[in-house]
Amino acid sequence: MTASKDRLRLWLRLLRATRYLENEVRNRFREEFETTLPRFDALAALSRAEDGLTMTELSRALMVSNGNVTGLVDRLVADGLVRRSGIDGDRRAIRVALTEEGKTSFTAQAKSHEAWIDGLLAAIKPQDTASMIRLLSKVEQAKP
Amino acid sequence: MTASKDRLRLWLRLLRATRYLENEVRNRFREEFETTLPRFDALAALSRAEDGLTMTELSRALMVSNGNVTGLVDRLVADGLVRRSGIDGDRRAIRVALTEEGKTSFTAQAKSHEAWIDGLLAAIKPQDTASMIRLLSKVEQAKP
DNA sequence: CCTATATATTTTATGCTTGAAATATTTAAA
DNA sequence: TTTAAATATTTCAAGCATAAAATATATAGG
Repeated sequence: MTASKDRLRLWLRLLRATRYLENEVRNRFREEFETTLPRFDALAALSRAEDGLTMTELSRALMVSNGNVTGLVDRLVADGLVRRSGIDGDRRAIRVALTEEGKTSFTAQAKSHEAWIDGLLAAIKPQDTASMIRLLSKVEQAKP
Repeated sequence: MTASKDRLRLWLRLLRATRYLENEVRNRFREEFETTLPRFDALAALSRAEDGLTMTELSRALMVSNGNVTGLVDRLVADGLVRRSGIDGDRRAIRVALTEEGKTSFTAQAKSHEAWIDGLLAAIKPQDTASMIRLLSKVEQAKP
């Protein structure tokens, strides 16, 4: 079936485009902020949560394994960007939140990040941007 | 600017959709073939090259670092799926090619892979598939 | 209460990935 | 030819990522 081949082509395109953009963004984060994309993603997720997130919430937001988040948060804590604290009424869970330094760092990084993406996607017309957002949403909506 | 915000939203969507699909595909490769996505990607790239690829060509095809490919190929060689051989006239370069076992493995994996993608993207209509391929191509075309 | 099950997190072993440095070879220039 | 620059690959240290097992706590059922 040609529809099947086309879906495969779409997947390969998606992968290539994402990998290209990821490489670009990673290089810029390293050069301008001496940080990495996973670290930025974690700060971004935490910045959206007023009172922080538990480890499990953070791992779901980032779509990575729980064990992964342990190491990532360890390093962010070591750098003073993030803080771990207990949760009332559940001694299993841990709340992770940005420190003031983390908020400051994230704000600066997010500003540059948005400008980089704007430049990297400059060739995509506003109307096409909207179309792609709509279509990409369908991919995840189809999740079982 | 709202166009800038929209491009950022597009990038986040792209990242989420890709990560979701990658996770799905990785789980299936592990469960059904006891292999990984990077290994499959390497076999796929080599299957497209009649006479194999040099390490540098392979690293470019996969869009990963050269050091990465060394380890990946080491493991594929250890499993008998891939072979390294010299290149006439350039003793720096190495040619990497699929073994017969590698070809057989790849053929079986590629068949399942295409079916998985077909299922995962079933919600995307053929017409939309074509649109997305076209739009995603623009992202890379805009490369400086 | 006690116990089984579920949830939250960390640990462990392994593989993937990078950037930078090191090694080897080729090509170009003086 | 000798030397300098470019190219091809590997090695290294560190971080990212996973799955599975271990630990700890919470919740529900009997």
